[in-house]
Amino acid sequence: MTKKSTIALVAQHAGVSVASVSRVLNGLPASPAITERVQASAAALGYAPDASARRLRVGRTEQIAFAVADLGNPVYTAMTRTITEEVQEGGFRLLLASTGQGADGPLGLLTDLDGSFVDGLILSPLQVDERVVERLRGRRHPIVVIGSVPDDVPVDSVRADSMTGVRLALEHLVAQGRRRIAFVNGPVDTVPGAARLAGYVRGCDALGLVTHQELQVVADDFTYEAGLPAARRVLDQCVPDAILCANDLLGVAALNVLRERGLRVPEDVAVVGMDDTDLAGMTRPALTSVDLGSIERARRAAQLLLRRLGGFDGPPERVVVEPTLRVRASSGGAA
Amino acid sequence: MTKKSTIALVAQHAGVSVASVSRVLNGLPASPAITERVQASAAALGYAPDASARRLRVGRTEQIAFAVADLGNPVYTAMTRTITEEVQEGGFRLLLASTGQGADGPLGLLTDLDGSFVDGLILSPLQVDERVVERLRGRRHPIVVIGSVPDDVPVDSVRADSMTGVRLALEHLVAQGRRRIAFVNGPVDTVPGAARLAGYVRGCDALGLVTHQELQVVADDFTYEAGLPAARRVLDQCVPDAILCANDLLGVAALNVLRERGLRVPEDVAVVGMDDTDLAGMTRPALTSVDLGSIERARRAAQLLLRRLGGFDGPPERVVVEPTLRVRASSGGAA
DNA sequence: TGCTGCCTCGTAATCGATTACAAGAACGAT
DNA sequence: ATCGTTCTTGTAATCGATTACGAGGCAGCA
Repeated sequence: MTKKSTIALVAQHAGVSVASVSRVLNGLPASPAITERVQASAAALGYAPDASARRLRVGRTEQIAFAVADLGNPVYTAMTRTITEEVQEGGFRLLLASTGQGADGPLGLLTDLDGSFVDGLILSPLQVDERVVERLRGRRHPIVVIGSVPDDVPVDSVRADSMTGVRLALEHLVAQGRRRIAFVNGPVDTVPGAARLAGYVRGCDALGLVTHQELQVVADDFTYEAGLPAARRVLDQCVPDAILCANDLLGVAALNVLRERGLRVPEDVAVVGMDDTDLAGMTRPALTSVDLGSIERARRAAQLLLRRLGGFDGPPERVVVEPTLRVRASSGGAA
Repeated sequence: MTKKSTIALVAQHAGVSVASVSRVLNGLPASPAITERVQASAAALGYAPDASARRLRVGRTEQIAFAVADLGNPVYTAMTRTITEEVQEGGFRLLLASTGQGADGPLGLLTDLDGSFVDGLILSPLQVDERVVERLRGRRHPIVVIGSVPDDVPVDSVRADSMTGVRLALEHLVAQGRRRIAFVNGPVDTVPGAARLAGYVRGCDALGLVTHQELQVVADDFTYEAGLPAARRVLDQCVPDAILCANDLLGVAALNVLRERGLRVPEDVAVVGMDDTDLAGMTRPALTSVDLGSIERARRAAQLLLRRLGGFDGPPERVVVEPTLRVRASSGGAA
């Protein structure tokens, strides 16, 4: 391993002062003679400025963190990809922080954040409790939350309109003649779980649909594995003509359980997922899914953060991204 | 936003010297009286040590980077998840660097790396050219490569045994009575593409199978979208009784194209994927897949890096992870 | 020639934490 | 009481880069 070279070594090698080296390397005015000597020496020594020293002086790490609960969910993968591109364009590196389930993950992260290892944070928490909110208030760096935050917490946020999203799905299913629409949700003590449940209940009310308890089931997680027993449970309890699932992983699980029970999709039971991930296009029948604008949310979140880091100091933004329905074969509505 | 508090402020608040504050906070010996005062002051001021300053002094960032070509591929997602867990356990944060396709991605990253924004790097390159190798030689930090590197490059590496993996798949298919086995590969100018092609050719030779050009097709990418036209092309060219795919995304594409052509899986054509990602269990029929030990490779890579960071200074390790075949319905071999 | 003004370049302060070193306190042994 | 040992605590150097400030050189102008 080659050993590290510092600005002092370059200065010595070039026979100039450290200040001149720094100036040349940062494009500040310097005479052609010095410029050339410094550049030659820097190249010869393979010099690369020390990120920590630089940051200590100028106050910027040029790093942004993205905190996500479960990378296994393709919707977060897609978001991560978008955010990576967006922040790299802005000249920042992306740090991926895995918070895991529960509210303790973000909490530890927010504490660490005070150590200034990043300039800003994009937080997509599954759960938010009082302690998290408190830390968001006392933050020292710009934070953008993907999801809902109480109105009085002064951070930018970008959220999906799950309520409308669920409504779109229900209306579509009703238009296909479905009336007994079951709902496979994820944990309701999470932000998305709660929002989607509320959307289902209100949407059914508005459309005059029944919402018996037997039509509703809660999976232990927003995962495929948790979706299988959940889908089986709902079919044991009732005979729906459609199943709405709180995300695509649960949707795929429902598709497979229906097949295992000998029920045809969409003839006997229609299925609709949410998030419109890549997965939706891969299943057969392809899964109709509500696009909650995850890519768009990721992009907007990144942009909001970059704007704050650029010095913008206005009041907190509250962005709501509108959902759209992506109809595929699993709901029988496709051409 | 609360403003930053430094060790000096804490010292002033507690009425002690900065050295004492540092000592208390780092658990070095100090009298109970001082310990208590410092802890109280630190808590009162919400003090958190500055990561850059600390790193500048002690020489550690406590960050590790994982460089990956395409996060959209579930195999990398799974690896990322494993590595995240592993390095967090070791007290490091994970930085995700997206290199994109081609050899230029890793190149820029390896240059940046000299800036010491991380203590070490796990690199999973799709392509490796001479320039990359050269940089690996002149590196200033421990690097672990997931994939193959020339023998004389002094870095730890963990690679899959694609050759054997492909062989396992071929043997399994032959045991199922298949003889005309087509191969849908990804780009052959990538490390995995080349390895899998070599495995296919040698495996077919050894098993006495035909390897006409019409049986082989190369997708533009290791993606689902690229897999669809590739699978169509191979079916236009020949009538195989099995299709081996270089990864699960291509495998799922093949499954869907076969269905679109009215061919039954596995009765008419068997399909086998590689990587054994979560996806394989979600399709119907479920996709038989060669587990190239991605999780294991990720874990080993993280452990090797952590060991180097712990001061280990032995000769470069070369770990090869053995593949296993995960038989599911798509190859007709399941119970 | 002498003065002003600009331009270039070097010296040294600075960011915040860690830590080597030394000074002082406390205590025990003689 | 005196000396030495140990323990605690503070002062100051240090990591590497950026940058304020000042010194010196050079050109332009009277």
